[in-house]
Amino acid sequence: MIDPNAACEPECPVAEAASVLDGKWTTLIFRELLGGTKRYSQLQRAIGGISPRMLAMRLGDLEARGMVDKTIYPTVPPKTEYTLTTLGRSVEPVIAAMAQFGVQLQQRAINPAP
Amino acid sequence: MIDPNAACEPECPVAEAASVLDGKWTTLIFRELLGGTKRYSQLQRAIGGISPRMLAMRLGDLEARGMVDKTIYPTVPPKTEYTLTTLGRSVEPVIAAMAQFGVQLQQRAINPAP
DNA sequence: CTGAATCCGGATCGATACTG
DNA sequence: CAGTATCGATCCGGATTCAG
Repeated sequence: MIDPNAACEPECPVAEAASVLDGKWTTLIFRELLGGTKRYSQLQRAIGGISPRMLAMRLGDLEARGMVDKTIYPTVPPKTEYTLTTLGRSVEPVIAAMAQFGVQLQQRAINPAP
Repeated sequence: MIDPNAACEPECPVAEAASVLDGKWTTLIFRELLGGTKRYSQLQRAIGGISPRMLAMRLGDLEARGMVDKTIYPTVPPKTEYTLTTLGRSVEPVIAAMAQFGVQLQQRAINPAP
């Protein structure tokens, strides 16, 4: 995890952002949630290979940071929905930029440097 | 607005990008290098609290991934310069988006949710 | 279905000391 | 100046199990 107070005056927004995006699965969770409200099991299926533990942990983090709203329906069987808050949706440019950058990486991988 | 799902076939570029940006100090190193060529000690000073070990490790990674060019001047005292490659400079939109997002985080921290 | 609890291995990180 | 070597701490994350 990045210390947001690392030598950047007054406090580096890049480090701040990185601390929110940090964690192995966080960006992928954002990627899914940017597509709209999702249920727990939907997220688990959409993100290949994440364990229930990590999914719950990341979602808990994001909720605590005010990035995600959690709605519980006390039905049987239980149902929980996760939605990005306004603040959470403001990561969209970041994910979009990452997607574009990722595409460049893949193109370069196919057609190596001159 | 992006369509995250459409962007994720066959291999997710977002995950690809995340793997490059991964690591505690990576984004901060990019942040510095986007400002132009830097020497080892300049980076160490600009990024508060990074140990020589971690700095060397991350720079090695980035060089191996083709994001950074390393130039050694066999002078006395020794001098080494690190510069982003063309591919490396293509992360700029990502860092820029992160900076903007970080600013929103800070504003929200000062002026809490409605 | 939606998680919380437990255990555990390996990756990651920091501090320090040392070299060319 | 620009790193490498070594050690130890921690923390992340995976597998599994179980509960509401």
